[in-house]
Amino acid sequence: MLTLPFEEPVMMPDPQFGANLPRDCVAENKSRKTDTFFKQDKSPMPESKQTQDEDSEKEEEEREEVGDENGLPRRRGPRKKKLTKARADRVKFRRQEANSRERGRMHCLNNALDSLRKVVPCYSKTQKLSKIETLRLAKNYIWALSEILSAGKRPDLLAFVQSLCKGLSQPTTNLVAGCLQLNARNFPTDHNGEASHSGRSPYQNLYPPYQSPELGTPTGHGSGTMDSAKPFRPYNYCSTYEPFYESTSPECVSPQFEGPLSPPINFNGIFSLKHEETAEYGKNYHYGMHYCAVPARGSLGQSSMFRVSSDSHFPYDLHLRSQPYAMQGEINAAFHN
DNA sequence: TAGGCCATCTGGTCCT
DNA sequence: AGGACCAGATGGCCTA
Repeated sequence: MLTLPFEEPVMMPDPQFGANLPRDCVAENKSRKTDTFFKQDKSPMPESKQTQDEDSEKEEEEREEVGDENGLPRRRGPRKKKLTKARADRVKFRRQEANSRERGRMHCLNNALDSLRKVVPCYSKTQKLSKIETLRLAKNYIWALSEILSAGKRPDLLAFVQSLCKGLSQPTTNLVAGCLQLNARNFPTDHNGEASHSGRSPYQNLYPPYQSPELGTPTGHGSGTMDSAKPFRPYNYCSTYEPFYESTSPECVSPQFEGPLSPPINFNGIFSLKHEETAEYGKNYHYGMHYCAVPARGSLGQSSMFRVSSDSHFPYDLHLRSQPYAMQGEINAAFHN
């Protein structure tokens, strides 16, 4: 990643302002009451000089209130406060504080973005998605999951991956493909970049990098996809899809679970919107989609932390049963709007 | 070297 | 008045 952690003091041009701002800074920013200007340890000027300038400033303001020494009324209109030394220093100080707050605010934003990176289907500690691509992928992910919910059946993997990569740049598409361990070279596409299913199951194809309309049509199969793909955390595949993915890079390690960030989602036709508050949960859960063999529900129970209804053909977790499915339409509508 | 991405600074606007 | 939020400007770093 291009950026260093916020705690890195080297990145802070003026370490006296917010250099120690913690990453979990939302509450901190709220509670971090800035000291008054002249109570700062590192006040920009000696105290005696400060009081002197304060006094002169007050005198100046009083003069403006009452009038000048000749008894003339004070000028009308908005008072133009002279930029005395004290005022200039205060303006400068407040600007520095505003800068510090702005840094903290942006760091909070970046932290939230990092959290988002960890739950979208492409995560690597070594190479992060850019901000814009993270947001796009997250949007696609939500959209794709909503589609699955509304469809109420096991999704088409091809359509899912294509939905994920919708609008993403070619490099990011390649990264997602690398994350999925897809071999795009073997993926037949037609002239529109759509995968050809002729005579084959969609799951027997590998997925072409999606090309957004603005990005145009990809040039050739798998151009720079797997070859250039950086190691990413792989999804967890099970037997059904395993033949279609290449071996996993040893660097593709799922990140440590760092706390309840978002609803865990297991995209194998079985997923939960509810955290399993078990001790194993925090230890074992890895983010990402988990493509698994669908038929063997018993085996799913072994490899997956997610529960599955044994008496239901609805492929999703029981938690969803209480959810009003009508909401999905609203979600989708809102998404479209 | 150009372009992409990023962090930071800065001034403006809005709200409390 | 002061803080939050926003967008533009700027410069640094990295990669193709």
